[in-house]
Amino acid sequence: MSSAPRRADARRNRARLLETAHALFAERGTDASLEEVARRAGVAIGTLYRHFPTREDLLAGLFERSLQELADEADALLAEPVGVEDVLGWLRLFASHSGTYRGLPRSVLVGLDEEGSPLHASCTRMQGGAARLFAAARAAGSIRADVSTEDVLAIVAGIAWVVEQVGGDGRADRLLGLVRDALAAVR
Amino acid sequence: MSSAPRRADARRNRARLLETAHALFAERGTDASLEEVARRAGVAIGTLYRHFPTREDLLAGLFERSLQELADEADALLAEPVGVEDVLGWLRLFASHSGTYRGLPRSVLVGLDEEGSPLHASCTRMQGGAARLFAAARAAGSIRADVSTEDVLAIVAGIAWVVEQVGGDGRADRLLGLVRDALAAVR
DNA sequence: ACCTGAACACCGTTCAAGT
DNA sequence: ACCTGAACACCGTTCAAGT
Repeated sequence: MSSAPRRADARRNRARLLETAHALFAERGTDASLEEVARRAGVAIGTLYRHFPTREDLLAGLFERSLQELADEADALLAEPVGVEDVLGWLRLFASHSGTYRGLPRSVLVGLDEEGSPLHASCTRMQGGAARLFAAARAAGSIRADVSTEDVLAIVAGIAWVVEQVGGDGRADRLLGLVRDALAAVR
Repeated sequence: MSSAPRRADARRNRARLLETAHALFAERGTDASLEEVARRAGVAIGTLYRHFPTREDLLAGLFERSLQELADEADALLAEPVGVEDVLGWLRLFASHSGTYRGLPRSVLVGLDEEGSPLHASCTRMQGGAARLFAAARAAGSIRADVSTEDVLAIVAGIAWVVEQVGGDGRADRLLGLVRDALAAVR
């Protein structure tokens, strides 16, 4: 899915843009100035737009690998019988990845939900991993059968957003703990 | 807390700015252009800044009443023995108010957490109501004793944000249902 | 005491001209 | 095939000048 330009200078520029964007987004969040990204990468603004027509495309380029890792990790957990704590561990990972940059939880949530998003393909692959993990956990009787993967990912993206906004020691763990208790609850 | 200017023209301008901002925020979210607010209100941009030094001050002016209503509603529920569904009903109300404008959940969350926020005083009053309601529910054995009001408000603000981002029929109710199950769960 | 609006600094996005 | 950078439209914020 990630477009690899043919010309060597184009490949170099693309790589430099990704590196620079990563550094700047990590520093100031995903709404950092694209002009500054281009400036720091040493290319003209038009070059940035040629490689990444929208900010979301740039984000997709940056976050693709991370989403693949999440899918792989979910599949790795399938080996053993899947307990609630395995699910919680994976959700913690998901929240943590989603919090890589300030502003990213929003893009992940939208990427999961909207076909038009440049992140959609990668998010869908990641959701596939989650769905397999959840199915195994349900089969093992570890979590409720009446809660969708989609809703769980949505609420955990919400938690990632909360933590991004107000942080606070241990808050992520406490809020994720509520999700675990809801998943484990018998109704 | 809401400053009432002495001069009649100033009072009129303040009121017009609030009306106009409400309409525009409802239409485009809380990051709508302040220049357009001033333009539509028929005042110069400097007048807007005199009345509301920051966007957050404007939001505080708009949302004060709503937060007071939430506090009152929580106290009204204290009359009867407080069950889980009462708590859930109030949380639904909180989520709904927080979703008045796109972008508002963020300001509410930050207003709850940060003393510096112009929304902090109103949010704190509202949190007071929530705290009394929760205490009554705990005393009645309706909800767990080991979950803080603060954390519940935070996760529900997260849900309001999720719904603001991706909506979806019944999603708000399903996610709030997870919070209810977590609150009702025995550990 | 309050209002006006020009001025400054910055940004997103497009596109004609170049190599 | 790709890069450059000027051009356009828009915005947030401040502040000297007015009434």
